[in-house]
Amino acid sequence: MLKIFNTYTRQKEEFKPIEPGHVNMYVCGPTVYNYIHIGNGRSIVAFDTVRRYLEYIGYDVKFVSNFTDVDDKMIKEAARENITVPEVANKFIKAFFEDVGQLNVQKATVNPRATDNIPEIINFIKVLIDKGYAYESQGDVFYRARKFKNYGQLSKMDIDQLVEGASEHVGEEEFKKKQDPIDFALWKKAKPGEIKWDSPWGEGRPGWHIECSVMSTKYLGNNFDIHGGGQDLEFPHHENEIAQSEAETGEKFVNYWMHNGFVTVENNEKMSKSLGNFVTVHDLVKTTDPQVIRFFLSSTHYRRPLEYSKSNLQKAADNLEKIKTAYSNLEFRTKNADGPSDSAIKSEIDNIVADYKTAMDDDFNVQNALTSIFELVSLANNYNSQEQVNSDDVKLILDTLTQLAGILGVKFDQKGELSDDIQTLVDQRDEARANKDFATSDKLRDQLKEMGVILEDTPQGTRWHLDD
RNA sequence: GGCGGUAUAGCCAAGUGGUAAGGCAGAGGUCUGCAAAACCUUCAUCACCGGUUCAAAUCCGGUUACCGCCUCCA
Repeated sequence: MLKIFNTYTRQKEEFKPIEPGHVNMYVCGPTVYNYIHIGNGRSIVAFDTVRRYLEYIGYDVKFVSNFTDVDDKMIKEAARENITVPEVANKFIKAFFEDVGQLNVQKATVNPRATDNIPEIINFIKVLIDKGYAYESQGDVFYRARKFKNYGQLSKMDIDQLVEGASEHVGEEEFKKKQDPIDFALWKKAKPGEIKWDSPWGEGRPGWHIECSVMSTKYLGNNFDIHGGGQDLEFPHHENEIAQSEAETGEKFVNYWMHNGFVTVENNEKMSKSLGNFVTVHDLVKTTDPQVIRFFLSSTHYRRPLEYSKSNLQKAADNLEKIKTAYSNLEFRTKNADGPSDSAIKSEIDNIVADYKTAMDDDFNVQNALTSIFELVSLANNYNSQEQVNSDDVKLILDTLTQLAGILGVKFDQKGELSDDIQTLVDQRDEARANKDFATSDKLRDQLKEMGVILEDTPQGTRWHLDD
């Protein structure tokens, strides 16, 4: 039984989908004015793992994640580069797909863009105005937060405390336009020269929060199962989404709210664009195996903070290496696996898989799931040390490992064939070794190592793998 | 100031009442022509103080430290 920690109730709750066998989920995507950094990557990876696990246990998942492709930062970036806002968006959306592809993230069912949904957004705002939840003020439209009785429920914020806070930060001009400091913008009047769309309130563009309400309900219905995002979106973004959506539809918006923790740098400081202490995925993949980055981002429970550091990245690399080595070492036996089948293997694997599921069912406890994976690694290594192995057993172990680790985004690459030239060197070394000409064989091994091919001698023959 | 989170070995980290999972690193050993890989053994009393209990890392009260949100940010 899957349990999910619901931010709204601050409790782990049994997961019950609205429609049996189906899950509709929405995850807030990036504002595409820059490359994503590994903090963004973490959120994307965390929810990719959630999705993969849901699919693994049999759900058909509809996964929607948006691109915010118009806002102040987009406009600023366009001006800085002297290109248009859509050009900025296209550039970084392209980069986004490249980056998350490297991280082995599955494509969303739909990736809607705010600017492709302007008519829907305008209609949505109209309804809010009609219902008295929003008002126009000098070309802007604001949401009347205090009118929504549950405002603050998700983040457990007290509305009157917010007033104090808000009054200190909201700019003088905006403050004057608002009826209440906690009100937030649904539509922003265009300043001269800015990107704009026609609307009943004049030329302008949508506010940030409204797009997610519009696009999530458009693709997933008024009430859907899971909504995810970083903890920094809890307030005000998700709070505002609830207020907008529930006021518009009159229905409960989201059943389970999930929020991932931050990636931190030294001193547990949050990695963020505004602090400037970030590392982009785009840059990191130049020096670090993308699979290591994925594994690093996957291997801590999604709600916990994750410290980005060289040594933690290296640890992820070591752990991943151990899993992959076990896989490829056992795969090496496939060629000669005509021993008798061992019935104990199946039941041991069943136990490991059951433990793995228990772990993941507990709010996606990947640490315990990893423990199960390492048990499977141990099983693989121990089995591998037997003189004879059975092809069905080997296949079962490899397939199970592929499946369980795959949920965390681990891929086991197919090993190709060595080129003829290199294979000849390997054969020559084998011959030298057979003749106990160790001087020659070691020389050849060193030579191959320089070429990036590592040899290992086993009772079943010479095993090779490529140096990273 | 308000709200929320975290504190377990050198590091990452599981564990919500019965006497500390797992991984990395370290130490010792087995195997190996050597090496690699693997395997075996070994390595903590859980931030601090007080309380409840036969029994607490786990419950209650207090203290300290760090972090986040309240303003754009996954």
